[in-house]
Amino acid sequence: MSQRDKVQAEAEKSERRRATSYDVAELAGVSQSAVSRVFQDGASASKAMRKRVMAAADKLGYRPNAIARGLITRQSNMVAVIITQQTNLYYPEVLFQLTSRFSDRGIRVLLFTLEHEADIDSTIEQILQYRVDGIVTAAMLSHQQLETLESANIPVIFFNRTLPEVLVNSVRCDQEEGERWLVGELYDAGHRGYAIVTGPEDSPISAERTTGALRKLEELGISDITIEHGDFSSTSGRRAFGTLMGKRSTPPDAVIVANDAMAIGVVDGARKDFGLHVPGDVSVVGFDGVGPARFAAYDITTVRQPVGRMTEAAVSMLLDRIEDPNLSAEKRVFSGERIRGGSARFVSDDS
Amino acid sequence: MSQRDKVQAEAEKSERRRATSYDVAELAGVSQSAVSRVFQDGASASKAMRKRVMAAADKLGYRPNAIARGLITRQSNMVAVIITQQTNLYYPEVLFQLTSRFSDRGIRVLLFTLEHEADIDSTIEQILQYRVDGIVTAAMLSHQQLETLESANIPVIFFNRTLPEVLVNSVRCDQEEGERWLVGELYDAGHRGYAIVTGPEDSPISAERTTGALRKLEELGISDITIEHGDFSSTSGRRAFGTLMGKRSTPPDAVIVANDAMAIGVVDGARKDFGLHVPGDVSVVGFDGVGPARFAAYDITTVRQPVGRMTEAAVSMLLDRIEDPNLSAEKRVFSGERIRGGSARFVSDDS
DNA sequence: TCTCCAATTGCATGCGGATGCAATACTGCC
DNA sequence: GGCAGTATTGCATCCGCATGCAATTGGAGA
Repeated sequence: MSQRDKVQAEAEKSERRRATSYDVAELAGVSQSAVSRVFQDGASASKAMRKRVMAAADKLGYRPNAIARGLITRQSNMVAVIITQQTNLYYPEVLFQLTSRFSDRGIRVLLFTLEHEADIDSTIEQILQYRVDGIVTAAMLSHQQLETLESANIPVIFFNRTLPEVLVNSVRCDQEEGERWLVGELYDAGHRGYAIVTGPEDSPISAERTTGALRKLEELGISDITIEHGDFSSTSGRRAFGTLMGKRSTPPDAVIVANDAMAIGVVDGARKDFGLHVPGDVSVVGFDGVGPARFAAYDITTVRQPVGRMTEAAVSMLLDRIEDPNLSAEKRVFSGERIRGGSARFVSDDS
Repeated sequence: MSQRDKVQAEAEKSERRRATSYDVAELAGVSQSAVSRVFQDGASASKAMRKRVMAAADKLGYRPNAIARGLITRQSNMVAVIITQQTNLYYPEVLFQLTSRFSDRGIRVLLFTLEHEADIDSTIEQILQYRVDGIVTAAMLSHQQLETLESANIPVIFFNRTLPEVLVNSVRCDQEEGERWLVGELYDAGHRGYAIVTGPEDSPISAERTTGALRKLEELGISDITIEHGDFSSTSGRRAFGTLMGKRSTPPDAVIVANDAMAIGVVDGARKDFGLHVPGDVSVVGFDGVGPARFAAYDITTVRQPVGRMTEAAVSMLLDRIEDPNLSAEKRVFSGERIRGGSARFVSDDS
C-alpha cells in the first residue's frame, strides 16, 4: 500500500460514516430490501443471498441501525427502569436482576435514577421522548402521570409500589404480612416494650411496614411504643436509636426497623453507643434480606424479599403487556422469606 | 357526551398513535418545520409561533420523538454503561453516580450488565446497533473490540480498567499505590506473617491490587505469605480465610484482602470460625471504601476510591470526546483516600 | 412612507431500514 | 416439457423529525 493510499484509507476511515444497508446492498449487488430481510428473523431469503449479503456486511462492518429500525417498527426494544437512590442496599440487586433478565430476552434497559421520588416529572418526560416499550418503576407515580403513560400506550409495572383504587400492574412483597410475622415472633418471645424506626416520610414502603407493625402491636394490646424516623441509611438507624433512647426511661425490649440497612445501624448504636447486648438486652428486626444483613456480626432477623421471583414476574408481566396491550391489570404479591437471625430473641420452634 | 361519542372517543384513544409534529402543525395551522424549530434550542421562531405551537402540542400531548430525532442528527444522546455483576458492593454506587451525572447533562444511560467479563462480545454488538454516543466500561475490552468501536467512532472511557500499550481513555484509582500504603502501615506496626486473599482470576483489578501488595512485601523482605483466592463476595472471603488457615501452622499477623466485601468475610471467619480477635490476633485490610466497610462491627482499614471524582471525570471526559472526537487519549489516575479503621493494628501517628 | 437587512417561515429532501405488492425464479409433478 | 404453486427478490413508500435554501415578513433608519 503506497503512502498516498494509506493516507487516503486513513481519511476514509475517520470520515466515513458507518455502513448502511444500502452500502451492503451495493457491494453485494442486491437490493436494500434484501439486506434488510437477511437481518430479520422471519423474512425469506435464499441461502445464496444470505451468504452474499453476510459477506458484504462483514467486509463493511455493517450493523443494522436499531434506531432506524425502531422508527419504522414503532418499537424500540428498550424499556425504562426507574430506581430511587441507593441509600437502600436493596435496589442494586433488583436493578441488576431486572437488567439481566431483560437482556436475556433481547430488551435493553434505559436507566433512570431519582434522588427523591418527587423528581419524577422530568423523568417521565424523558421516557416519553424515547419511545420505550414499557416501564418498570420502583418509584411512585401520580394518577396524572400514569394517565399520561396510559394514553401513550406504554405499559407500566410498579415494583413494590401500587396506586390505590386504580388498575395498575404491580409486583410486590407483602410488607404487612412480613411485619406482622416479625412482631408476632417478638411478642411470643416475651418482648413488651417496643420502638419503631421508620424510613423517609415520602416512602410508601416505609409507611406500609410501619402500619403493619403498628396494627399487629395494637391487636396484641401493646401500648409501649416509641417511634423514630430514619432515612433508610444505616447511619440514620444509629442516630435514630440514640434519639429514641433519649425519649425513654428504659431501653425498648425490641426495635422494629423499617429496613435492614437501618437495622444494622440500630445494632451498632445499641452496642457501641449504649453498651447494650443484641439480642440479650434488645432485639432488633429489619426488612429486605439484603446481603449485608447476613454478615455474621449482624445476622439480622428479617423478611427477605424474593427478589429473583419478583424481578422475573415484573419482566414477564411487562413483556406480556407489550405484546398484548389489552391484557387486564394484575397485581402479584409475594410473601417474604422469614429469616430468624441472631439479632432477636425468639422462642425456638423445634416443635 | 352521548353514549356513541364516548365509545368513539374510547376507540380513538386506544387506537390513535402518538401525535407527531405533523399533527401539531396541522392543528396549529403552521408547517411541520415550524413545529420542529419550536422544539429545538437554537432554532429561530417568533413568540407568536411558539405560543401557537405549544398550545397545539399541549392539546395533543405531543412529545418530540427522540428516536426519529436521533436518526437524523446522528446522535442518540444515549451512552452505554457496562458494569459487571454486583458481588462487588462497589459497583452499584458507581452506577448510580454515573447515571445521575449523565442525566444532569441531558444524556440517557443504556445499561449493560455482565455476569462475567468474558460475556462482553454480544454486549458490544448490541451497543453498536443502538448507536450510542459513547461508552463507559467497567469491564475489560479486547484490542479487537476496541478497534471495532474506534472505527465506529464511538469514544470509550475505561473505568478502573486499562489496556496496556494502547491509547485509551481511562479513569482509575491507583490500586498499587493504595496497596503499598496498606502494606507499609501493616509492616510498620510490626506485622510479619501475611496472607493475601485475591479476587476472581479474570479480574484485572484484583491482579493489580495483589501485585501491588506483593511487590511492596518483597521490597520489605517478607517471605511468609499465604495466598488464597476468592470471588469478591463476602462469603468467599470467609471461606478463603478458612482455607488459608488450613495451610498455615499459625494464623497470619495480617490478611490483605482484595476488596472490602471479602475483607468483611475474612473478619467474620476469623472471629466466628476461629475465635480470633480482630485486630488483636489478626489485622485485616480491604480496598474500595464501600459503605458496609464502615459498619461499626467491621470498621475495615481500607483505601476508599474517590467515586465522586472518578465518576465526574469519566462523564466529562466522555462528553468532551463526543463533542470533539479528535481529542487525544488521556488517563486520569486518582489516589484513594486512606482509611485507618479498627480492623488493623497500626502505629499511631500523632506526630 | 420607502429602502434594505435580518428574522421567520415553508418547501423539499434525507436519515436507515421495514414492508406490501408485483415480478421473477424455482420446485415438484403429471 | 408444461403447469400450478411457492419461495425469492426488487420497487416504492413510509416512519417522524431536522435542515439547507428560497420566499416572505417585520423593523429600523432615512
